[in-house]
Amino acid sequence: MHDSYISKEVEDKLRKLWTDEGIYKFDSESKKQVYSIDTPPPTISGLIHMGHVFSYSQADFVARYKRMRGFNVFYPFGFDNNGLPTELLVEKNNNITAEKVGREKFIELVEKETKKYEDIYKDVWTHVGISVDWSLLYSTISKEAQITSQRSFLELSKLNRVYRKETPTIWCPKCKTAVSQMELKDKMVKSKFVDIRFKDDVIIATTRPELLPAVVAIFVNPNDEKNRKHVGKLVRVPIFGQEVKVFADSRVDPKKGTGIVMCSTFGDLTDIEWYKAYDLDLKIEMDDKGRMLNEYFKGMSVKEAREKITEDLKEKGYVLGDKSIEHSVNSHERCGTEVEFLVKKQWFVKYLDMKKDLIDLGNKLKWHPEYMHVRYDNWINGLQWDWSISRQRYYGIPFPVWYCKKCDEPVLAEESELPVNPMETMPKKKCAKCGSAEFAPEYDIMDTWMTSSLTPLINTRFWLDNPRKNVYPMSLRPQAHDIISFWLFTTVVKCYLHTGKVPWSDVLISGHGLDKHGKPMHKSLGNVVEPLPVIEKYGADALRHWASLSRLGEDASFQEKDVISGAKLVNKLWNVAKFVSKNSSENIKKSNNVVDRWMLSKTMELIKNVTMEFESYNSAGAKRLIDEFFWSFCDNYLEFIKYRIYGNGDKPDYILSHVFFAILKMMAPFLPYVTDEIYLELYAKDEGKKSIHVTDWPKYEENLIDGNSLETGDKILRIISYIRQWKHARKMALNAEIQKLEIEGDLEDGMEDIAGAMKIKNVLKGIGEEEVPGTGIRIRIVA
RNA sequence: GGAGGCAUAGUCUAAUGGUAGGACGGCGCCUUUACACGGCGCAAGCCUGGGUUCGAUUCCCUGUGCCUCCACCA
Repeated sequence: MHDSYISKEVEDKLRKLWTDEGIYKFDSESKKQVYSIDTPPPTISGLIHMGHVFSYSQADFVARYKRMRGFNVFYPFGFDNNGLPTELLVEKNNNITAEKVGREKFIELVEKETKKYEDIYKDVWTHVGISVDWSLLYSTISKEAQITSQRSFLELSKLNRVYRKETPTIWCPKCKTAVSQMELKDKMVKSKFVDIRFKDDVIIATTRPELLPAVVAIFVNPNDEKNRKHVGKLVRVPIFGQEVKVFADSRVDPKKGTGIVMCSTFGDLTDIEWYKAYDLDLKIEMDDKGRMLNEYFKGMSVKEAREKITEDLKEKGYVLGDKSIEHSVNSHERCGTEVEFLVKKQWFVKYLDMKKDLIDLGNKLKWHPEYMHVRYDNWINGLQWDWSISRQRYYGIPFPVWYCKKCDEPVLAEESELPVNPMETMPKKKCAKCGSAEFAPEYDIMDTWMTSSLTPLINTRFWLDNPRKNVYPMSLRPQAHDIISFWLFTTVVKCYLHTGKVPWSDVLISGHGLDKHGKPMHKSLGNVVEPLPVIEKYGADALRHWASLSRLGEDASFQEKDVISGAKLVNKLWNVAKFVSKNSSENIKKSNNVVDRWMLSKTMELIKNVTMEFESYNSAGAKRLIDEFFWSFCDNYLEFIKYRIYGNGDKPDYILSHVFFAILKMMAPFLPYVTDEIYLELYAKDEGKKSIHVTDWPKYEENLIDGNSLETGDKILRIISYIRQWKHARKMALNAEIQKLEIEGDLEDGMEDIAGAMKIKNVLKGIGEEEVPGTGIRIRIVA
């Protein structure tokens, strides 16, 4: 074996070997039980950082463990290139807009561009040692994903789970599209809170006086002593003159403004809630571009209209005062425009009636950690609207739908036509309702969650040629906690509707990888740590060591010192391997030595405990046990056996090699490179496997546990530690010779081992002077 | 505003109903044939207040601080 371990060389070599030998390949012919993982497809946005390494490593620990437990592991990878971040990236890199080049062409460009990033991403993931089978790669804009999404829509339609309805929608007047809640960001703006007198004692403070023509009701809090007398009365709106009713609703904050709120259709989300809850009139006072419709200020922008109406109100004496405020408003993250609420026809997935089922489904999942389950339940209990799935965006997967030009009846595509772009293809049939053959395409596209919610079905090729058997329901969904309410939730909804089953048996929720101060990594904060330079410097195993330290579900800050510890651990493993390689033999006789039996017993206990931790998805716990054991193995056991190796005692070769092999295997999911390199050097020849990652997990043999040796070993360790302190107090080297050790008390075995480890010429039963704490044994040391 | 998580030496963290283990850093000793990228040792810590208990860092409540998600922002 080489004197020192050079991570870069070994990693380059092993990456190639793993690929060439297909170590991580899913075997579709195998009869072995499948363990399938619904890997999160990272967004193609041009950036990978330690946060990704952190969460993907945690899933990889599980994958590698399961592989060694004999499962046929289905571990795919995907790229999410169907969404705004990718769209923006591709537009920027090519200096184009999706709309100008056309959808088909743009998707081609995305796929080309994605390929570049795929190569970069794949390079990082393979360097990190994520053991996915790259032949299972998918992308969320691919033809397969399009077929799956569109088919899903058709199926939901058969189930009467989709409907189209005119409803208030978050709208960007500049981009002229509906936007999802996720595409909004808060923006602080300066604004004026104007007090407007409707009636003598009905004064309303508003920042949106231009919405007066759209006012349809007035609200006060039911507990508001001062204002509740107005409830049920009719009040006339200044200038526009419509009479509206006053309602009581707890959503009104009596302390804010005057405690009286006007409700217009629509100023904000509360207005929409009230509109729905009280069945209010609908007054559309704004067009797609954010221009006012009312004759009073027709064609003006929101801002112009606001100025004009404020002036007029002042002139006519309706304004009692105003106050400058700064408040946050929702704006479109892409262009910064303040969003409005317009009434538009949108497609919805109906699921509000499924709340109880969805809660039940959540109960069927095994959540790791368990407390993450609450977030899922909370989300469902708080749902107020069905899932709006249409977007008036350009880039994405189209709805497989046309509308009859005569009667507006929707016509759905045939399954055999998928994927279909209704803007380019027309239906081959006539309108079922009126017989017309003239159709207009649906121009909207589907929300990206419509596609990403289908990853288990994309993975299993549910509606595609050559569907994969035994993959679904999948075994594991690993993901971070921030998207429980989106990705996890929507996947449960869709997979349940399509398959009647919950899509996985276990859910593994990881935290975020943060910078060293505990802040999220963001390009704009300049705190992004990229994985490859760290791998270059310390090795991939060292980096994975960092990822293996924190408790499941907890965020972890990136500490370089933890990577350094990892590098030291790797180095230590290598050095022990050298020691083992020099001192191993074919000798497999059972040892009667108490220290050997102690070591073997401890190893069995370790296997049992580590396995238990892995089975409960606590890989950090497993890693801790192994690390602790390994360091003790080095510092104690190896010191105990050297005298026998270098002297004439019973050679402990077999135990040494056997125990180290068990440690190595249990380390393998975490440190795949160094463990495999050592395996190939030391053990592969006997076992005949091509990689440690396809060997069997160490076997727990209860009959090897010897209670007596465990007790004795513990005592011996305490005595050793005591003698070490004794030597230290005399500034002696640890290997300095001691003449004599007298032991008084209950210790039958291990005298020779103490003598050997501590270089004591003569260890004998005798009269002790000092008690070794925790042993009940007294000793006397004679220098 | 709602929900959830976290709070342990200078820093990062672990376990635990009977006063705490590790890592980095600090100090000191040891060039021992796997390893000085090492070994051994020393100093240094349980956020505030209340409750349950013979006893709480651990369980419960409260406050405070940090983080995440959701909602609001008339």
